[in-house]
Amino acid sequence: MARKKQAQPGHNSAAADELRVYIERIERLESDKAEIAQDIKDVKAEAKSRGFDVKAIEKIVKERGETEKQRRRRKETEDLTDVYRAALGMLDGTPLGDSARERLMKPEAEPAQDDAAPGEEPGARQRATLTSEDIAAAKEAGRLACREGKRVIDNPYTAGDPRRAAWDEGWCFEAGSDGMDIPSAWRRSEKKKPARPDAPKDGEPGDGEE
Amino acid sequence: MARKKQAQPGHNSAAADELRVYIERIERLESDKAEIAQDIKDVKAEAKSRGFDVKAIEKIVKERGETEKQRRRRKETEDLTDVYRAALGMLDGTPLGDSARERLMKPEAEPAQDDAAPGEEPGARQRATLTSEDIAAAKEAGRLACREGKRVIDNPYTAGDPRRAAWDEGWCFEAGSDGMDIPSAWRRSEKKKPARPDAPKDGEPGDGEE
Amino acid sequence: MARKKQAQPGHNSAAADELRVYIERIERLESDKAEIAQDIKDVKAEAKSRGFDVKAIEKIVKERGETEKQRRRRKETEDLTDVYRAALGMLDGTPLGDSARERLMKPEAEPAQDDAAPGEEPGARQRATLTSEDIAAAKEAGRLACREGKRVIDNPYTAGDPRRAAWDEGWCFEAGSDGMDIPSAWRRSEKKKPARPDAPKDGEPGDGEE
Amino acid sequence: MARKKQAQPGHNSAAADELRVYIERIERLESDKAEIAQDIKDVKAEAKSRGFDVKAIEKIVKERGETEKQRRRRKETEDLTDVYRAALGMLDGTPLGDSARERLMKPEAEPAQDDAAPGEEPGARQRATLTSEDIAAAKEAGRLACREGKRVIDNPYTAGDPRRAAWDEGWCFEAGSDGMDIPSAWRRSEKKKPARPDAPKDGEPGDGEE
DNA sequence: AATGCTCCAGCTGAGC
DNA sequence: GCTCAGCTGGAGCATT
Repeated sequence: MARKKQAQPGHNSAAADELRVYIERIERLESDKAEIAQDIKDVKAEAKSRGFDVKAIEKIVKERGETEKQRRRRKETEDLTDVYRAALGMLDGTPLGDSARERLMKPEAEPAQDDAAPGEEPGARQRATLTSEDIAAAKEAGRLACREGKRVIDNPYTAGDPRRAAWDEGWCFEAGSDGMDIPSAWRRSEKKKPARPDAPKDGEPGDGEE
Repeated sequence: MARKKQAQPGHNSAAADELRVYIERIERLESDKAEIAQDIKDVKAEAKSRGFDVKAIEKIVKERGETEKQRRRRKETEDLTDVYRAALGMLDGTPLGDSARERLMKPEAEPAQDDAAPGEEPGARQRATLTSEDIAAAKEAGRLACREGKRVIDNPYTAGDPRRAAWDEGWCFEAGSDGMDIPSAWRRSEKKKPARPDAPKDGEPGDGEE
Repeated sequence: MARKKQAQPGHNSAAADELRVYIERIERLESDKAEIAQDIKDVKAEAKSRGFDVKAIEKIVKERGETEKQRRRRKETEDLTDVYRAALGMLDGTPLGDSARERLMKPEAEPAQDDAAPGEEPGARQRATLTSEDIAAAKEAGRLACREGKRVIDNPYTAGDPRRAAWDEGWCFEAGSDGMDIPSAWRRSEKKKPARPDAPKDGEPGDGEE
Repeated sequence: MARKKQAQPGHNSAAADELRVYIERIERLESDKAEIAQDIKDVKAEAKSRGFDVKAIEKIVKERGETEKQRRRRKETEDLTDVYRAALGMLDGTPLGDSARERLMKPEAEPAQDDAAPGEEPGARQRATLTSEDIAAAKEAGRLACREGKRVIDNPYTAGDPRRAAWDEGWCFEAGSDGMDIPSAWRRSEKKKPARPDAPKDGEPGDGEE
């Protein structure tokens, strides 16, 4: 850190000194940053040694640091992923997330519903005796329910029941049907785009965090 | 592409030519790769213009390309994230995912349960009239249920009901209690825990593709 | 690959099928891309096993793929890095690159030069007997030469001579002198900025919020 | 920082609180880190506004932070890049760096040299009158010099002379010759590999799986 | 349209 | 030997 300035009498290398100062400031800051990064690593290691999942913690931290806008967008993408997954038949054992249900519920939530069970009461007690036929029946029931105007949250099976995912799958499959255009619940947002799929540029201008 | 080889008679720069060949092979391959990357971009743009969410599609593609091991780990992290979120009171409107429920159910699923409602029937019809007191009551009910040995899937509220998240939150909060150590359901895996001898290490030993 | 389309008679899930098609196209392309990436890795491994330095090859490939503009900018940054290095006294044994010399020569290349050696002929033969005093003398000579209007390419020492770097260092140090503004050869480009260094905020770089 | 602990009398959610503490510690540290990153950005912006090249400054900072080992490796890669560039005829106007010269000098520095000029004295005065024939002659002279055992630092042309690069190019081209194995100066290091780089599979690099 | 920023995957060096 | 954290390079995105 010894200043070399004035080392040569009768001469001042102003530009070189200025450069040196900038570089040293940056180095100092970088050093601080590296120190903090090390601290973060240490905390994570400690949490891990206590039995926590560091990856999950990182996810939580990231979520909590999100702005409201970012959060909404993330949720939307997650929901749509669920919907797409259902439509592709990838919901093996992992039913629709609840927020995807809510999302699917919004657009055209006008129909009526009365009963819920597709033939038997939705009790989850006979878990062990479910056959693949039961699963298929649940899927078909879901499609039927969708066609009848039922909402996705009317899934009669409780969380943990394998038929729950199947019903969801049938419902979503049916929802993306009919040869018409992409259903609005499959799109990213109900942004005033009635029928123009060309996407002029993007309706999401002010993204900036903070 | 004109070969300079033999340009200087009576002299062969073997090493230089070899180097050149390597470089040209790499350049050719890089060029192909860039072309394909462009194609991928085009397909994504087309999908976007059709109304699909590209981010969600990317997520699906990534999931489908996962090996079984990777998939299990991802699921586990997602579940634990849900659990942590619940424990921190971040479940505002987004109840536990179903697979997190399943996970929480496993370890000590021996207790009995009979009724489910904490005081009123769990019908979801009075959605609009729910007060913050109802929410708080649901949370307290969840904590009580946990203390009584109920399982998390015994949440009496259906998907879409705001009290569902509150009940989950109370349950998870209670589950991480008691001054004892980190609950096993909060940890990353039942590695070498006496009770579960299965899961040899992973069913997908040959992980590398090809 | 079995199409599920029409699996359910009287029903066509158009949106789901369209989604599936997009996803499969992307997967196919991603697969091709991964294959090519593997080929590239293989070629590099082969080159390495033949004795070539893969990092250097990658650099060459990258350079060859540059557009003219990118290339010019890269050169400029490299030259300026050399100049800054010299000004900071980091040129231990690695004299200025030739293109940095050319760059430094351009702006005000009007002065005259006659002799070259600062006191002894620049022969490089007595390499082993050079003392640190010789080095310091060379550095001082460089500064003197700069002050006299000599150009940096008038460095009298040949490549490989340790005094060459010292002379450069003295010259560059002197060039960034005199309390005046940053020398033009230190700036990124003579882009129409005749004399306005602006930056009215502070002339003392060390005063930041530290 | 307000602890929620004991908010529910008769109950302490130890695990949840511990998790919360870890997360808050991480968040605090991340916040500090972000602040410093912002400071760094500010300093760079200030330097830029003063006329310095930020890219070059970053390079300098990075170099100064390198360990000796990293520095040596970087230098080696840079030198080899120069050598490869020369061998491929990419040295248009940018002669070999001095450290590449030094490197090339080391391995077999036994030959003798007497004169230096390939036919005319190496004075750089007639810069403007140099023709492409002069350049070609310089390149040929370089190759000849290499064949005669001259070292690369014996390049008779001074920095700034276009023939300097041509001479280098000829020398390096010749150095990588003779149908024998890769020259040692082209390899990454004289690591105990006398002459067998293995790779018995092929001496012809272009035959790979293409 | 060009540039800078940010995020992410892919690769490399340690470590059990 | 395999895994895993760190890192560098590249791609996408937002901005001017």
